[in-house]
Amino acid sequence: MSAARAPRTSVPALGTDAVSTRSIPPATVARLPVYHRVLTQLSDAGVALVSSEDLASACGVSSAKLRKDLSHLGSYGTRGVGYDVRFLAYQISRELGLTQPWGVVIVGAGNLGQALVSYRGFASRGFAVVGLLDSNPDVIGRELPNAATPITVGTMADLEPLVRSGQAQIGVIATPAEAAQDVCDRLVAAGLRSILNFAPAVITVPEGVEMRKVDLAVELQILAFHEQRRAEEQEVSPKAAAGPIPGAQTPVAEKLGEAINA
Amino acid sequence: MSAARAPRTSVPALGTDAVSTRSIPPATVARLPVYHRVLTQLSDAGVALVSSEDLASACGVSSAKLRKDLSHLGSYGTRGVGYDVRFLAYQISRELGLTQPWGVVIVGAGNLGQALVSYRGFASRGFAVVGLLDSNPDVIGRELPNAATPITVGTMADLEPLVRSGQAQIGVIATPAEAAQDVCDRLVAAGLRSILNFAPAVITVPEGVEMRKVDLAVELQILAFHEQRRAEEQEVSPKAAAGPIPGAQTPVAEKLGEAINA
DNA sequence: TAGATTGTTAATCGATTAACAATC
DNA sequence: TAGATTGTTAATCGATTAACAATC
Repeated sequence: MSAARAPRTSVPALGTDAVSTRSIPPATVARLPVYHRVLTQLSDAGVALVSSEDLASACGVSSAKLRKDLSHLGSYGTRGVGYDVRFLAYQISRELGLTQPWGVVIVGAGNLGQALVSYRGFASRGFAVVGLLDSNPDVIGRELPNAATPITVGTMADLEPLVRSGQAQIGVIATPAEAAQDVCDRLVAAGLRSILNFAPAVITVPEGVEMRKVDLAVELQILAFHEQRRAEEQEVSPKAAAGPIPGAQTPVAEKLGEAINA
Repeated sequence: MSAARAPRTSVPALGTDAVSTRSIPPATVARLPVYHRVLTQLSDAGVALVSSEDLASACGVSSAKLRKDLSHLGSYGTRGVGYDVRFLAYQISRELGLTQPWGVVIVGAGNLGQALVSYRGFASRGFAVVGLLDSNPDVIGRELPNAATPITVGTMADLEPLVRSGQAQIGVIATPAEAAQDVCDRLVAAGLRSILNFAPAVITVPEGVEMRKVDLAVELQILAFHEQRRAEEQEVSPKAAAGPIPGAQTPVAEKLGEAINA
């Protein structure tokens, strides 16, 4: 194993070896969390060493892509041997900034906001929900039982203290689309620079603010597109009876919500 | 306007013009739902005509990208004039398969599954939750009040009938990671070919199945990465006092306070 | 030494961007 | 006709892939 050293091409590489200066491609950054999760699972399962081939297949990517991705972090494997599972997991967690805890403020205590608070994946990866805010008097002050840590719905006035005190670094927008831009502006004004937006709205942020977006409606519409394509291909050439629904079309079975309205 | 024609390089391009044969780049498909949503809003606001420049800025993309994207659908604009808002919205909805309703089965009636059922963005875009299934006896049979359409939690045995009867075309996995692969296998076995996975797990699907993934933990970790980078840069050169809290800060103005729930 | 596997290189592919000819 | 704006082209950029030299 051995820690990283880096002969690279000439250039002695001044100073910081541990902190890293290189910029990592966005596509690679987006995959690191998956590598990290799988490595953690392997470690928990008692696996000490893994090859790029095995790790890649467990992560659902090609080994070439995995090695290329890891090469951006440094040289943490051993040729002819593979990767030390725990060592590599640590290096990735260090790169991702998971070695320190991060505080998350969620704005919007509706169904989604409440579900997020009780999401166990937060705490297990070093994220803590330090605030759940809303502007609706009906929910402000309500206690949420399901949460990992009991939490009370606060008001937007609680936002700034949370940021100023250093408790919150990441903001999550879980409001209806209409309120999203306004909420985002407040998050930024309060000092947050990393935002995750669940609202189905186009939101603009100032330079320097990193915004990620999760849009359920968009995901479903992409699936609808593929589903329609499948149907079309079926029409054109029903040759390869990829029989999705051999018999298909039966009266109904109204047990659960029939609907399909709009 | 006029429908698409395509001189391309030689090849006369046989048959189907209206249904479309061309394959649309994935990156474009992923943006079409946003274009569609914004066009719908413009239409509702009474806007009848829009230029690629204006539409693009409302969608948060460059006009070049927008025009390139739209060019994959056909030639639906008018040079020197712009795009007819409703006509373009219709063409996109047709391309995405939004002109017909789609049935969604959600597996996992935990916090997330319940939040999804009550998500209003479903119905408003032609998606109907036709089933909410779980294997936990404690929740099976429970009625969910928040839903657009009242719905009762069913069992996994309800899956196949929903698919066979043609009520469900899209499956959503909202279970813990441990159950995800098994649930996915069942969705596929039941005949579904379009799946949205919220479970933080690497899942493999057979050829021909389209799977989209939404991973909250991954999104947060990507943000953590950027947050850490910011902190590092701050250390190295605190020159440009990127003062996290410039001017901003107004009391509040809870005008659109109300809702923010769901 | 022989076998295994990494880290890197070079080729390919797809997406983005800028510019402009076509055309309303 | 003059001005505006699309649809397309060509250049650039970034990501993926395959192959292999380095090396354990």
